[in-house]
Amino acid sequence: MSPSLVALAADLVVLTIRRRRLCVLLVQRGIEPHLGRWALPGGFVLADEDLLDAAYRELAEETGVGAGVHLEQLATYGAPDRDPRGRTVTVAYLALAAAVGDPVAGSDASGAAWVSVTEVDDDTLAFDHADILRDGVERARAKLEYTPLAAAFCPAEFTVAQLRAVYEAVWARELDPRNFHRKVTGTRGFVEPTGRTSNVDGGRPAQLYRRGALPYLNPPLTRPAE
Amino acid sequence: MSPSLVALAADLVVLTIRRRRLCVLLVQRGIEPHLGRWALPGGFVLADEDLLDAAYRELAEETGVGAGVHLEQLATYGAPDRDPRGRTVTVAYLALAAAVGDPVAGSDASGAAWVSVTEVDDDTLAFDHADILRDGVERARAKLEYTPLAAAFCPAEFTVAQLRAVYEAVWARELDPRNFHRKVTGTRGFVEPTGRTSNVDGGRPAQLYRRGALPYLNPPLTRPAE
DNA sequence: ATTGGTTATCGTGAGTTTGACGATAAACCT
DNA sequence: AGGTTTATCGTCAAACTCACGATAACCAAT
Repeated sequence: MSPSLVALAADLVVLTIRRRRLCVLLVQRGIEPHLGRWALPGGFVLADEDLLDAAYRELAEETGVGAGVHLEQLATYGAPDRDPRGRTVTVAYLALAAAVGDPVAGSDASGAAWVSVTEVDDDTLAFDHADILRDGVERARAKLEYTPLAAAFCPAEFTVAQLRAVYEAVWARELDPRNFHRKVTGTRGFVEPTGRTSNVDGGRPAQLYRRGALPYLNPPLTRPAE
Repeated sequence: MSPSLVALAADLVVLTIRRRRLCVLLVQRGIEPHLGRWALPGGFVLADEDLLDAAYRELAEETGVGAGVHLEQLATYGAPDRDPRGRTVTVAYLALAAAVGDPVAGSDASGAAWVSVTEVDDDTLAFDHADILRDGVERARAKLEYTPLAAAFCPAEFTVAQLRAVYEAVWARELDPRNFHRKVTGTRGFVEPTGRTSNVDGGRPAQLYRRGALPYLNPPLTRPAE
């Protein structure tokens, strides 16, 4: 059985919180196919490059962001006809980033923008990127339940309210501030107090925390029903 | 940026329960590289073949099993030097199967065997298959917590005790039969009673159930601590 | 038929966690 | 000083877990 060769790409679902909404980074394609349409950022994996390295490289090229971003493999998409140029398989990565400034246009993209995931028009996305985006958002939603990963959307130090805002944006649900506070501060290793306080939001100053070392929330923080 | 081409393979982590142990299907390689060493079953994706189809095809070739097996994408492994023949990327799939007879040797394999996952010697596996196996087992362990997927290890109809045996094998922990029974039968949609009974195990006959339609266990069935 | 072994299933009570929500604390603005 | 806003602490009932007692329904050997 002789192996058939395929072109290998790495695409990114880069999520962040902007104006209390979960947003994804989209780029406008500057080359064919799908020229001019919106797509997930990404590109081909280099000949001797590891997959994760390729994802980091694309992330840096597209956002200028590097350290502090959570990056994990999402899934691989390889339908034979997903790219009209020929067989192309893409390994999708999920990136969770703290809020940053406006994105920069990369070499293959004529524009880039943060778009609220609820406002993305599936039909306008190139290739099968609507599927990939859906899977990425669902992964993020699920991971907030059983990992302390929400902190990846926050700066190094953050308040409980900021963390709650992340959950509310990602889940698109309101959470009770008191119960949320109890759960977060009561789960050892979820967050660590820094001793400092912050009062950006006008009310009583809040304790600042940094991310703790706990890898999994046990018991999890369950997403409330609709 | 011209895409570099890679050979694309689909490898399988096929898990089942045998003699109350979680076992993985391994094949002895019949061709170079790593001739004679144990490896996960798998092979190259055909030119016009979808990834999931390739995984199903390999599964059928290697086990003769088809319907009723749960198959899901696990992760993709593409370190540049993972295959001495050249750049090869493999999309790993996780299969959960009910107990079956002895495996059949496929075309590329001179032998095949079910091996208890606790007894696999990582160093003897070809390529990076020890990593893939570890990820597959961990995925299975995690999924039993928050999905009703344990039923995939059972025949179409099964008793609560059989289902518990699955959990005990996969988690390598003993569970309290009474609490387990209450949890399983008390979670609507986890299992559906068939009305029939079975008494293979010598004691009081047990109700037979089939898998329910519930996609996620909520609240989950948490894996007890060590 | 009775006894004992085995497995299935039902219950019970203490401790833990959740969900809804009242109350107080500490900043700000007028 | 009084009102607004946000943070944090408490309370209580309901839900769930955990450990374990008790009963039910089969088999096999007396």
